Amino acid sequence: MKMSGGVEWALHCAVVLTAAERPVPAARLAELHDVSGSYLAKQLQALSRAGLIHSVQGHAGGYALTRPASEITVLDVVIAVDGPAPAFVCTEIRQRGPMAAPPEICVRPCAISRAMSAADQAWRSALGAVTVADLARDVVGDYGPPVLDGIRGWLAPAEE
Amino acid sequence: MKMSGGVEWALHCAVVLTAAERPVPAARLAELHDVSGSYLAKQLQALSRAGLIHSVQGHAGGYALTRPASEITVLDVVIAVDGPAPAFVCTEIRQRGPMAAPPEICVRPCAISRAMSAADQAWRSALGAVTVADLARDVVGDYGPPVLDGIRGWLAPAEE
DNA sequence: GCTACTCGGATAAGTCGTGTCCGAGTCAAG
DNA sequence: CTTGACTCGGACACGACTTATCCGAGTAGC
Repeated sequence: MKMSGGVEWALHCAVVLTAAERPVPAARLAELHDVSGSYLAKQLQALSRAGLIHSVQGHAGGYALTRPASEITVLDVVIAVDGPAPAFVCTEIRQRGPMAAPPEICVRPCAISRAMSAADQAWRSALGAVTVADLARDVVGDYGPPVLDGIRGWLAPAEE
Repeated sequence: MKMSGGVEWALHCAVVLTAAERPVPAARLAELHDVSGSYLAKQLQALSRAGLIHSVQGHAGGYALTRPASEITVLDVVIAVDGPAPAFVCTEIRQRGPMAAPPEICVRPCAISRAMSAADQAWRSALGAVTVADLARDVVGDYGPPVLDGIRGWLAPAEE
């Protein structure tokens, strides 16, 4: 029961991209967070495939959000990076062994699967209720507006 | 983001143990579900360590629930088998890189960590609201009372 | 006292996440 | 228009964890 560590990186990158109006290269994002650039690229590719960010190639290329941050939920990022499959997968072991239940009765998922699915839905609902814009607003509330401005300034120039 | 597959086995075993008044050996539970006995033993050991079931050694030994099924939640089983750690672990990357936040500001978890923790709490709350007794009752409702009686009868004798 | 049966922890194989690399494509400048 | 350099994208090793298995310690009954 462990989530991919890349989710954290992807979420931080999404919040940072909120403050940048120009495309930001993956290498710059990696330097900002002091993480492996090669691996962060993998997560950004996943976000790109999911349509959350779009890539611009060439000299002044990089990544940028495709839609307003208020329309990107945390759940979207988690699904893009970690995959859409639920944590619990029912193996249907009720249909195995000497006391196997006949298939015609198993039209509904078993009680265990139902309980797990309900919990999974609650989890997804909680993540779907928070947008990247909410995260950015909370960051400003925690550290003050200068933080995002500083990041915006750090991203803009071509400094080392 | 994948849960240990042993959780499913452990939950089924917990429901089965609801119907048995005498200790049931791990090998018999494995045969009933047609799964690897050696590996199922591992999950049962985890449940034993967590205090959910107690083991009886010797000739007529096996496993039995320590308390009423109505006092054992699904969350208890999940934690026992899959571990108590939450799915998301914050690496505190906000304190790294050129724009690192000073430690004195980071008294509270970051916004991302808070959102993840809230979702995790919702998930745990949903799992904690369902007990093993509820699962057993749902099973009876799905397949009828004869099912548990059949399992009880299958567990009792020393048949091959 | 002995036998047989049970759990418990320590021990290998497989699978997935982690981390890295180089090539194809593209935009900007000269 | 040519050149150049910078960008992403997918393919390639490494490592950690889950999965699966085994044998020894302990215990109840005969």
